Amino acid sequence: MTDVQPDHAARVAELIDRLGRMTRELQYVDGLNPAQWEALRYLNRANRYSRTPGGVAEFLGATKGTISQTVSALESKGLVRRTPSDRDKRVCLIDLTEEGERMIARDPVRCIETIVGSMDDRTAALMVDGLGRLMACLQIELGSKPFGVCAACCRHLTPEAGCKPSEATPKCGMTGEPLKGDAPQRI
Amino acid sequence: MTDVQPDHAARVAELIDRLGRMTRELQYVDGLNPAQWEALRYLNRANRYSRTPGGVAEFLGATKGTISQTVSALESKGLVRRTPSDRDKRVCLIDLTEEGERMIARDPVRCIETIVGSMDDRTAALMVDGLGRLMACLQIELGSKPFGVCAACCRHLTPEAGCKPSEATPKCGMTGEPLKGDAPQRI
DNA sequence: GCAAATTGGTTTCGCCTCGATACCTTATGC
DNA sequence: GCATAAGGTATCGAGGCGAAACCAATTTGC
Repeated sequence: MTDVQPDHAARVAELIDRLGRMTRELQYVDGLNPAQWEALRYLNRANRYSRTPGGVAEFLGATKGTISQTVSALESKGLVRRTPSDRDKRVCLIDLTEEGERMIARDPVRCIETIVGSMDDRTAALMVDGLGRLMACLQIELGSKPFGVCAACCRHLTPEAGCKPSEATPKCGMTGEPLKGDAPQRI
Repeated sequence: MTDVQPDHAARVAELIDRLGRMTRELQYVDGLNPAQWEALRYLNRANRYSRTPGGVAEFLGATKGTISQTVSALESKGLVRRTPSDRDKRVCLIDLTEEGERMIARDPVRCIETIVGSMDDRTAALMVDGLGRLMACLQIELGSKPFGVCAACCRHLTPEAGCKPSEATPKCGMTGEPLKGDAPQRI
């Protein structure tokens, strides 16, 4: 145990765990499941060149086959529309329909936003900071499972958090923000 | 939109969402799935009177049938042992085996603990606070789906966060800490 | 005391999600 | 032009999970 703050650390871990479960639970609503909500959210925010099945698959860390099903489900619900690209006839662009826009406006995780919005500014800011660092480290941790560890990522984070350098990996920014502009933890 | 801090709120919501997914991903390890890890964690920490299938089901918000399967899976892996209670022959006590103890020592969400442990104290404390309030509100939100809203819970939280009072519900502390002593949001 | 109702657990069934694989179509390299 | 790669889709199978039926034991009401 190298915990500096065992109480806080343990409680944060537990809270993250349970928040994840509750957030997941929260998304079984309006006939969609969490994966479908996540895809819809991504499609709503990604730019035109990333709104493809492959883009969704990369962002969500799922296989193309799985995403194809998810997109089909969204399409059959009328929330999304596939249009073949004219630049590359293999790819298809995915757009939200008007109904999809209406649906995303009722995104259940938006209630997290409102709750956080009711907190004071400093707490929210520190939470963004803490959670962001946590996620960056977790990203490294997850990325290190299948292949090596990205040493470059570790530098501007907390190198002591079980992050042992090894050869470079091409996937370190895999789950990073897609074209958001503000992705400081991108390499 | 009643957001006071739209930027922070939106980022926290996104971070929670993605952290949940990553935490989930993190738990597909050592031949267990997230539900099994969660049950194992609960069984490791619950007191003797809560270490029953029903206790797990209540805590995890799953049905008894599902939990029975999960416990069977854990038992078949040798991580857990069912012993019939002598006080009430209907219930069975669930204990971790030595192998289960070894397994829980390698809990993948422990890496969250170490990451948080490497942060400074104040950030960690504020995260505990913010996440705790977030979860309490979410609990209410989730609880309000199937049955009414517990007005009592709302009082010492943020009542403006979409929490409309109604008749009392007996499940408000349903997902609360099981016999931990420090459960301020318990009613 | 004893039936009726309740409670704790298990089993069975079916739906759904998801990854793996095979396959088709289109781009690209040489 | 043909081989190879890349984007998507269809199909299959495993596994998780809830619903419902079921069993055993306990409690309640009379």
